[in-house]
Amino acid sequence: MSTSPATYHHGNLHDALVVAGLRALEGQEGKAPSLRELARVVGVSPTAVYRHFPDKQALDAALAQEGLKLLAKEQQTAAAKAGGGSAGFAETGRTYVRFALAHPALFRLMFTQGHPVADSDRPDEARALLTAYTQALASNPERAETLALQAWSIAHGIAMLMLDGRIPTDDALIDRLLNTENLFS
Amino acid sequence: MSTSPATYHHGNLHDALVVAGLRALEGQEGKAPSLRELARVVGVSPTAVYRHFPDKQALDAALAQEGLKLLAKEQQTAAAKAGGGSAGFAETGRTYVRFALAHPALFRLMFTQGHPVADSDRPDEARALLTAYTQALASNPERAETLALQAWSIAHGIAMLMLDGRIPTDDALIDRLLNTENLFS
DNA sequence: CGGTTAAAGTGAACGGTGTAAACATAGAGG
DNA sequence: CCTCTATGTTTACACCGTTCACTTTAACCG
Repeated sequence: MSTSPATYHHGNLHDALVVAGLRALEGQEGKAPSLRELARVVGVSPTAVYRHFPDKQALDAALAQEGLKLLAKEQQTAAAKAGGGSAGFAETGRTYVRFALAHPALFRLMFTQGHPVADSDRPDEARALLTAYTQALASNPERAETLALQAWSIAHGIAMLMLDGRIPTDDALIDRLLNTENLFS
Repeated sequence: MSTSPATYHHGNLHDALVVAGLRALEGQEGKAPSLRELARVVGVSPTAVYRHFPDKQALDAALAQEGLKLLAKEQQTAAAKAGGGSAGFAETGRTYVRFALAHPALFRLMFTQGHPVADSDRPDEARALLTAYTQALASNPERAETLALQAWSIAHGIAMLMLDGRIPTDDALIDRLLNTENLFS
């Protein structure tokens, strides 16, 4: 986010709303912020929002996109710190789940909201990172795609089940579940 | 569900609401039915609902529980038809994902709503089936638990990503992703 | 059989939501 | 300086979940 406070009150409401939205999503668990609440926080009337977003859903989409950027960044630094390669790839998955647990409401929003992603426009950075790693690690392109989707599914499943309280949010458990070498004993 | 229409209008509103709720969840995509809408369908005032459920959330919980029962039943018959064993276990996973795609709103509700499951009261039938299969297939109990959670995570991840439009809802893709033998080429 | 009582349903109301329509205001450009 | 357009505001509507006070109904029991 540019976070340019420049002229603020009269100025860039758009960014102010996104910032307020991200802040609110970090707040009390689970509850997604309402359009009116965000307008209140920013100090503006509810309908003013519609000058910058056609929908509540559009605002949510902006927040989700911001979340994806944030996730990709965390994954990249974590993978780099692990030295790349298969160790880096593994770190990517751990970071994915940890991100979900650290920002539950934002993570939910990133996937709950309408499915405009994976469309003609370029894929988000997180997904690009995923395909890059799998293509480097797999023997052939088709295996790479399968591996990518499988890895994504496992991480996403763990994240969701933990967020929904179906699985204890144990940090060691994350590692144990992500370690898929010889899945069958 | 007992579905006893017995005295109906004056009679068991409780079950009538659950039935209406399940029907509504099968209706137009994604949208969860509102309490008022369900009351309208059943032909009763909105506040009458509160004689049978303390909360909207309690109604949702009842619907979710019904959904879990339904899923468990489908999994059991599918596994039995496959002859049990590891083939039956695999069928369990496929059925899980297919169920999610066939009843998206219900499936979402089953997990979105508060996390009262996995508590002191006996686990739901679907989960019992999962642990039964994994304990029979794994070499030792700890491996069994890990296997159970991993299998669950993969299936759940696939289901969620497909529901959210992140992954094409291809039937062949489900099988490809669930086939985790030699995950790493 | 009849009367009491508790369960079950009603209506109005409150605060919340997203959104539309008509109106106001400021600030930039000619 | 005046105008026009971008950006706000006010009011209003239809929905939502929930509360409260009230009425009806049916069941139980003397």
